[in-house]
Amino acid sequence: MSHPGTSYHHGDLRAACLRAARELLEEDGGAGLSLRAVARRAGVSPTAPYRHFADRDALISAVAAEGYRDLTEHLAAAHPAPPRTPDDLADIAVAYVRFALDRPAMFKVMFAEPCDPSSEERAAAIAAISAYLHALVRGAFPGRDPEPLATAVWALVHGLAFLHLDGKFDTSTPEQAADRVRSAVHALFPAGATA
Amino acid sequence: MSHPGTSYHHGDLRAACLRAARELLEEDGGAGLSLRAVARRAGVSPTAPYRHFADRDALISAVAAEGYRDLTEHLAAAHPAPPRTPDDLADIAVAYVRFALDRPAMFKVMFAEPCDPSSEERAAAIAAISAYLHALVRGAFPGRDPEPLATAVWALVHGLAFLHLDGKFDTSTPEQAADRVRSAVHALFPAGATA
DNA sequence: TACGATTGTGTGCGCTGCATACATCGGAAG
DNA sequence: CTTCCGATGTATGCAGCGCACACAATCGTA
Repeated sequence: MSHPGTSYHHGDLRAACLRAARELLEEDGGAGLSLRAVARRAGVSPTAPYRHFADRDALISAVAAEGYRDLTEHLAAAHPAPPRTPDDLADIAVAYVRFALDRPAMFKVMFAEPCDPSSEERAAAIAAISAYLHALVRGAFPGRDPEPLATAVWALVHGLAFLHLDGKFDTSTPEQAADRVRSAVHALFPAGATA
Repeated sequence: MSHPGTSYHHGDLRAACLRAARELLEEDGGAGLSLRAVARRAGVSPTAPYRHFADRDALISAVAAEGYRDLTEHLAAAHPAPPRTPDDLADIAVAYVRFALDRPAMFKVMFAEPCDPSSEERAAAIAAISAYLHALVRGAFPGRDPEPLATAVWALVHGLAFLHLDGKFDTSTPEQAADRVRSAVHALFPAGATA
């Protein structure tokens, strides 16, 4: 009763918590994503989220899983056609680093926060990224063993993202970061390396 | 003045705090390195460390700086002579990943914890790593521009370390991780790539 | 010997994650 | 249509955290 939005039960508190968490990450960009802040944001008591998330790690893992899916989409959008040349690969690498620099709080939640290792949602989202990368290297390097190459490519772009995020490199302008990423990729993948 | 070890003033509380912090990192391996726990460990009141560290970030940064120096030594020890072949490079990469897996708490403090960006000690220790890597690629790839190569090599090993640490790869045995690292390095640096 | 800077202590505030007990509601069984 | 129970949100409380502040002890120096 009373007003529709004021009922005792929220309706979909789980989704509301995830949305609140995303908003908090975008806003203060801070690493301090607290369960209580999420509850406040969702307009609910401090312990209500525990009905939907076992503990803080579970919430973080669910948020991170959304981030992994976002990242996969972002990479796919950066280069729709299957990449074939080092330039194509560099585009993907730049997109990976851009994601980290544009959404640093989310990226840290995804890769630098304690998380629930038993979260199926999280594992599935990571597997999707891995599959995307394997397909990528399979297309770009048809004749070669995709396993070590996929590992190397992921590590390369991931390391570039983290080192930029940590302030190890100058990131005052996006172009500077993009150029450095392209140079690094081209240093490892000369023009003749692909199919 | 009572017993020598029981005086009011500690003598070298700053060093004692750093030592306590290292011990805590080695023991519970936890990411939860708290200023209060450090103070307890050092046998001192909870707020005493504030006389030597402006805030928690400053303490973390000082601990991280020690970690950077440790890492540099560890890499240098892994391959004393200047590396020349992809195998040599792979040795360094394996050492980098081993450091992360052997001392995960320290590694996370170094690269996944908010820190004081104005810490000179921290900046100097990072510059030392960077210099080591530059010297490394200069020796291994004499004819080529060292800048993008150094960036790429650091990103590669750093990404490998982080992805292993995050459980993205199987690390049940050290050999497995080492083999994967070697494979990845060799995939990017075929035998003829060096001088 | 007196004194001021340095260094450690004690207390307190608001925040956090989380365990526990309680209140409210919605839907299925009778 | 009523009843009741499981699902969902609330209230309260605890220990730990970073940190600000006022106070005490000590050391070096004049």
